[in-house]
Amino acid sequence: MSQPLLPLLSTAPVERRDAARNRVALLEAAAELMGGCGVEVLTMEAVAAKAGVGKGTVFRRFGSREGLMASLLDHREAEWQAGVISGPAPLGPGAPPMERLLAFGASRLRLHLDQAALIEAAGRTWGENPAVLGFAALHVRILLGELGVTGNLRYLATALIAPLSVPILRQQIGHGSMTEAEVLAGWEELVRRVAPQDGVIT
Amino acid sequence: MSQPLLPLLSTAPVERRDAARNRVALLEAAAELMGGCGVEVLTMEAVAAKAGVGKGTVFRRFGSREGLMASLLDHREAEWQAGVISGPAPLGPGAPPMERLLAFGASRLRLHLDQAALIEAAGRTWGENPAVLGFAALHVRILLGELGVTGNLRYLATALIAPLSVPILRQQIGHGSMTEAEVLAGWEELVRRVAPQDGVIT
DNA sequence: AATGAAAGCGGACCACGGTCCGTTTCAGCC
DNA sequence: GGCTGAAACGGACCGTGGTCCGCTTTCATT
Repeated sequence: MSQPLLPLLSTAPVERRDAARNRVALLEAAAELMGGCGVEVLTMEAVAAKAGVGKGTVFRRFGSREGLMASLLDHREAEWQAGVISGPAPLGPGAPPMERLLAFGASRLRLHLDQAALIEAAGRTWGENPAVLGFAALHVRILLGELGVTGNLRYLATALIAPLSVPILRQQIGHGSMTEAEVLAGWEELVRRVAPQDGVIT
Repeated sequence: MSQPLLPLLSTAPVERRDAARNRVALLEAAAELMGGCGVEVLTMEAVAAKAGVGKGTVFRRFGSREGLMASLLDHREAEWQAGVISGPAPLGPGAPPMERLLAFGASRLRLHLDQAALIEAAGRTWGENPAVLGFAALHVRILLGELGVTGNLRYLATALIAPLSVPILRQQIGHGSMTEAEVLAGWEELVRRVAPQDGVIT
């Protein structure tokens, strides 16, 4: 009974106890190590030592340093996705599409700024994960559809998400000397042009 | 008297001969090493050896591996910027703003795809260089102005450039299975929504 | 030409990401 | 419980990015 009733599609060949124990130990060690400091303290050896395992184990679990960073991001991302799928409006369902879209942008902006260092450290492992960018793109695409926007929604969705990426945000807030509020206002302006509510442009 | 008559603003304290010789030798060595192969062959030690200098010299010149990559990109970027400033239309001056803007997108897209590996290897050193993103943003901003677009042009400009960034392009072309032409068409659609031309051009 | 000082050079050295393989631990089965 | 194969472990090992400091080169001045 410890297994799900429908393991037919289960691609995971059951994780061994020690492996599971070590995974959570490693994640906890990493989180604790990073408390207060930057990501640069997250040395693979340091994490391994803190968790009381060998260095090879860390690589076995997470594949690479980037993989470890991505795993650290997974928790928050999962929470965020849950908020989108079934959380309170306006981020979650129940609000009009445009409100949800704007809430999406604000929420995603916040998330990216909060986790900027980790996201950069995770590199492609995070950025190219379809479960991350793909989810956001799909969500925006659906909202655009609900708004009655016509055209290449797939492209427009990624185009709306692109300016929320960490490098762009740092460029705007760091070098461009914009405030977070100004960036958000700019994004909302962009959204209103892409998805005009008063009559639709072909 | 060997100094310029008005060195007041000169921030470059004159480069020594050997330094200049080594710089070009290193850049040539790097370019030659990369011929045909990927960026991963560009080891700092390999480049140094090929150029016949010590490893320390490479770091002195370029600061880091990312810095070396950025320097390798500089040539192409300078050519491209020259093309925008004074090259033939429609990328250069002379064409209507919308044509120039679309030419900008197509050209930038090409450039980014061509140099994708190098750009990624250069990391922040390239991506956060104001002379790169800043130039493109300023150009787009000016074109938007000429098109009569109102609003926060500074933000809209960066928002139009964001979806042309390498990570987004690879997401679309790699995972999203779009073609380069489809991406370009999508971008043009985005542009037309941000800069609607009331009853003009197709 | 001699000289002095500053800029440049080079390669030994260090830290960290990543690999490898002999050893240990787990879990399913008798 | 004892066996067995497979999965996981651990830490020695390697390559590469990056630093450091004593030595060399350049160049302006005399």
